[in-house]
Amino acid sequence: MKLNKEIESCIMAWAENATRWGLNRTEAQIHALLFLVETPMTMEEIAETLGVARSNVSNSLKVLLGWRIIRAINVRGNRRKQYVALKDVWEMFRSVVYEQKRRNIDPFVGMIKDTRNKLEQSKARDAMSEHALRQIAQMADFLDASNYWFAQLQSMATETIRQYMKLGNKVLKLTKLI
Amino acid sequence: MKLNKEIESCIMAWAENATRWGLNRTEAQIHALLFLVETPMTMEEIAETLGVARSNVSNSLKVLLGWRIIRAINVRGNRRKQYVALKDVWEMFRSVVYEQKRRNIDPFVGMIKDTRNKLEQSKARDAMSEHALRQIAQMADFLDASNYWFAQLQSMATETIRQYMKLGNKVLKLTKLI
DNA sequence: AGTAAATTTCAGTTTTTACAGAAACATCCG
DNA sequence: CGGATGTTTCTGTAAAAACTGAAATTTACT
Repeated sequence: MKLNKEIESCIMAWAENATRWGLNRTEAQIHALLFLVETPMTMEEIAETLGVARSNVSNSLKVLLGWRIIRAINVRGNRRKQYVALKDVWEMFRSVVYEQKRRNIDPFVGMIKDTRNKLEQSKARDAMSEHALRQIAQMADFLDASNYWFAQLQSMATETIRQYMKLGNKVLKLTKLI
Repeated sequence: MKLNKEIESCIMAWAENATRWGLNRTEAQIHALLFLVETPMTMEEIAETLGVARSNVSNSLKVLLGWRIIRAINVRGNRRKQYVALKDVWEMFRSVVYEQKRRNIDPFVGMIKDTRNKLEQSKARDAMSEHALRQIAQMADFLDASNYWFAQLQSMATETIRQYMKLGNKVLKLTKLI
């Protein structure tokens, strides 16, 4: 697919930024491309447009599917799958948060809980263990709060999230009204 | 510093998880150590406790200072600096969010704004550019909302943030009351 | 089932990142 | 001003990640 210059340079700039979000260069480029372009694209079109190997595109698409920010479309009477990005940034946001929680928070919570148990059951009742336990407990509480928040976010409609984000400090006054 | 077995294994497990948060192994280990331990530690103590090179500790401390999740203490009459971690997870959370915004969101916003301008001023009024522009504009709006949210978060007291996170879906009912 | 197209997996190469140890630099004491 | 202690920077090496091109596998149509 022939891209005009502005879009091409946007994709490159986007990709450079997105590497900081845990995607590698190719993954980020593909996502930017699919997000900006209107029509679904096949793997081959993507590879050709970006000038990277098919195998690279294949693996990258799998990663992006894993993040739930692109979708595959099966066209009847055509073996080639087509790919589209989620076009709504708020939906995208929800997907990314969901996956971040699943991959990064959940295992961390597990580890923290285990450690807490081990420390609580340990015979060693020295100052160091006591302090570590307090710290771990604090972290566990924080993670509980975060998990509750994540769950809420998943169930909230886009418009609600938007209002929620605008709310900020006003929450103080509001909670008094409940 | 001699650590007991539970704490040592916790540090290692913690570090393994924290690499997913953008710290490398050593940085994550140092942070876990300082977070769990009560007393401030010198660079040398840290290096020795974790069994890594001083140079490595030096660089890692700089990174952690950059994230504002540890602090250096100058002890009078002693050349050696000591290091402590932020002990309150909510404060830590604020720091990390602040730095994430500064490093990742802000440059991204700049790039998106530039691209938006370029696309709007471009002569090419084809379907592709139109669609890309809509997508970019959408992203720009989203980033505006996020930035507002970040700013709010920085100004909120810990207890307020906690309430805010618990609020979730109830925001719908509440905003009607404003 | 046969087969051509589409996709994935694999092996090897390049690039990037993490780290150790040494050298250079800075600081504070007498 | 030495000189000892403490810290950072630099250089080389090891480890990890990204990527290509080819081979193997899957898919869906005849």
